[in-house]
Amino acid sequence: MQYNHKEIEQKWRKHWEENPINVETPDKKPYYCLDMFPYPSGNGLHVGHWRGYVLSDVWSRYKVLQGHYVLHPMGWDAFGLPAENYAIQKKVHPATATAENVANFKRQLHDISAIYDWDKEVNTTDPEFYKWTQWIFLKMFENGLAYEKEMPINWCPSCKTGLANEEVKEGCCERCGSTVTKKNLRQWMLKITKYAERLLNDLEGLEWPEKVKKMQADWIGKSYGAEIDFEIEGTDEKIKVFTTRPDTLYGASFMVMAPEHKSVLSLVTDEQKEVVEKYVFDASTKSSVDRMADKEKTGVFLGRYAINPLNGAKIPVWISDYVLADYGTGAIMCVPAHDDRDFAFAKKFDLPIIQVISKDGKEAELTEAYTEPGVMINSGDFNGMPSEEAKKAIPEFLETKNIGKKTTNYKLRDWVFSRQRYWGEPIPVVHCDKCGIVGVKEEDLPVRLPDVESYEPTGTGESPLAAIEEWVNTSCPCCGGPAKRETNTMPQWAGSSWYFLRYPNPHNDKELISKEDMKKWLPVDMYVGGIEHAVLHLLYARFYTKFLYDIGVVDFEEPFKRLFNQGMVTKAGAKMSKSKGNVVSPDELVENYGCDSLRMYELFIGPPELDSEWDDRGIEGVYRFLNKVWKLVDENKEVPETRDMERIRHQLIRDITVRMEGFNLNTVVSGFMEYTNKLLDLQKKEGGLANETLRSMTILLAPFVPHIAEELWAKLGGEGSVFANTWPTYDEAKMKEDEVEVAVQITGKIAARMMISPDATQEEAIAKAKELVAAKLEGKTIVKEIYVKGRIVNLVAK
RNA sequence: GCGGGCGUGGCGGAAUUGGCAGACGCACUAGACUUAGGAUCUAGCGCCGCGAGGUGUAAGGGUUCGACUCCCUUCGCCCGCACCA
Repeated sequence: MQYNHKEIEQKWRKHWEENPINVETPDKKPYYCLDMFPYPSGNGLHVGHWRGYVLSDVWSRYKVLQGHYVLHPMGWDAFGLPAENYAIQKKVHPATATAENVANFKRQLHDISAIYDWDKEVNTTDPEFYKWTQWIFLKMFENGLAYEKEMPINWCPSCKTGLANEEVKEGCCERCGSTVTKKNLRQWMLKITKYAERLLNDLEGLEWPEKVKKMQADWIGKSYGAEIDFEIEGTDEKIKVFTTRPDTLYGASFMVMAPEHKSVLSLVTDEQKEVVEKYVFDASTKSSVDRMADKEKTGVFLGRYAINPLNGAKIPVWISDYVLADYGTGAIMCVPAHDDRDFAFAKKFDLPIIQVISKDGKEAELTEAYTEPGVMINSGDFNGMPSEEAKKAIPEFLETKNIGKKTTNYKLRDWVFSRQRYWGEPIPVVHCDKCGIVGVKEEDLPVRLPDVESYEPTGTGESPLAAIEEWVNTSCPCCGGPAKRETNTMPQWAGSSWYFLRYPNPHNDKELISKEDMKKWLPVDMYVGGIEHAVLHLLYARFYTKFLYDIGVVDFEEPFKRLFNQGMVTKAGAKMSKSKGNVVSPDELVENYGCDSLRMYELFIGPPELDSEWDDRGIEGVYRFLNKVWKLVDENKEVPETRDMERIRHQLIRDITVRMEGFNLNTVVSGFMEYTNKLLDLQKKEGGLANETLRSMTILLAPFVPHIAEELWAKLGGEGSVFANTWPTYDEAKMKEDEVEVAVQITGKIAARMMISPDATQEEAIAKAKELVAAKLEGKTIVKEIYVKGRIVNLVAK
């Protein structure tokens, strides 16, 4: 009889609805397996989305079989630009469009047959959810972590909103790809930099892909160095510079300040005033892309000289846009002999190059900057010292003179947190003329997003909310006088920075999460999602968690113990997208081959962490395999378990378990295929298979292909659900072969093969091998004999 | 430019971590069953060669009894960062 996937899948889906397989009992340990929740776009799911969801569901079901009570929830990251843009275009409320998309996504997710607990669904646009998103903001505000600032920020002219640094990729908007410009705006910022050190240090203990940890570490970008004060000749001012190379201080032959440095206009001399002001103005209008694109260094002399605090040397002060205003002190000492950029600048403007570090202690003509460590030269008392030592010695000396100190710097910047768009959480503060910025009272949360006539972004840096007077005008929570609401909204990352804390008790209206649920479920045991959030969502979520730890809401500092990044599914070498027209829909595949086949094929397609090319024809092979398994059980005549069956059973359990633990899910599937072929042969040979053998395999298959596994389990006379079992265990002793094939090599070349006992001694194996290849050894002397147990004999002969 | 990863048949990919390269699957070829086959079954399938055999994991070198695996050089592809002093 053929395997009827439609009938079986329908039957068991219905059965599970009435008899859930993941139920709580006092003896079960909780396990939290989480998917990165999707943005419910109007395009629906494709086979690429399936991959991650199948992966996490297989893992969840595996944990159920290992005796866990599993939390495997799903929800919606539903604020964001696409819904808003759609709303503008179609003149429907974003909430309406979002609700439709959610319904559609939910229907499509249903086809995966994952063990989602829909009672725990969350939606970031639900006021009962974003009440807590706002609550966290208020707490940050109270703790001085949320602050307002007017500054030039990244501005996407197409999305018409400000962006965080993390949202700018290669000078372009992460979402739409437009070139990002700068705009001076009043912004809400989150002081993520306060957590830089902890965010960096705590990476160490995480079971995350090294790549992601490294990306975060690089993003945080800690560097060690020194701050050094330079007096400016003829003024009372001192300019502080930051350097990671204090060992090169004697080689500083000029100084460069960022055009935006606050002292530029006060220091500039009258003669240079005009040209400097022009340069500063030009720099302010340059986009970050233009700034990067300019390979050639530019700059102008300020007319002033700084004094090298170590040797009193007079060095010219310049300004140039290759120095960044918001890193370090916004000014640098330049050592062209030992820095590529300074070298290029010195060459361009014909500034002196003084070598102070040398490989061999001798001075030489430099054609490029020497950036390696070496021996100090031209450096007064420090001459002859290894430069790595001087890196410590010079700052220590400066500290004793009170003209400098050791310090560290981070590339991480504070998080630009406000967006000038409609479809996001309102920032819960009001502006009062008397009291200043005042947080909304906790009991008045949530601050609901009002209905507006027009969702169009204004483009002026004001949110569309600013136009709704009756919403904007309110009273001050502090003095009761007239006040205006903040009209900026939060970025899309706000909700996703903490949503995983809400799943255990989404309807709790007393607190963000109860202590009991928090202790029971969190932190997340396994988090599955794409790598695109390596420095966005994953960094923000870690920051939020640390903050919530500091204010006592949670008792752990890291939200996700283990992270798995699934690879993309590509078609024609490209990521699936509607615009490229290479989207493969799961609907037809489910119809023709069934959910089980598609689930298994999603895993079989390649190593889960790598990108894989989709080939529609491949699913056929998995479908054939399931038919084989079906026949194996359906047509079986039960016989007592033989030694061969027992051995295969234990080998199968071992191989599947080991590969499972290693997350090598593609080889789990090929393993099933391999053993099924072996069992079919054995079945033919023995006239049938033992129930025990088939039952074990059925349990192992269950996380992957749950429907057919249930049906087979029933066929095999199993009681209840296949998921009521525990994951089978294996016994090394029982999988031992009586004989193994060993290759016999003569000096590394295969000469023969022999069957021997796996317990044979080296002497026995070599003796037998020699006998076997005696003819080929004639006239040669054996100089070395190697036996690798159960694998190979190598006779090295001359 | 800096940092990280990768390179194995026509294709997706295996290889117990230094021990028989190409498991498993797709595609393909031949055959069987069939009115029929886009079903199923059997066999074959890296390359050269009728064959014995030779050769082969991007290219070249090295270590080793033995290298897809370790080391060095080169080439190619992918990802991240973007003047962070």
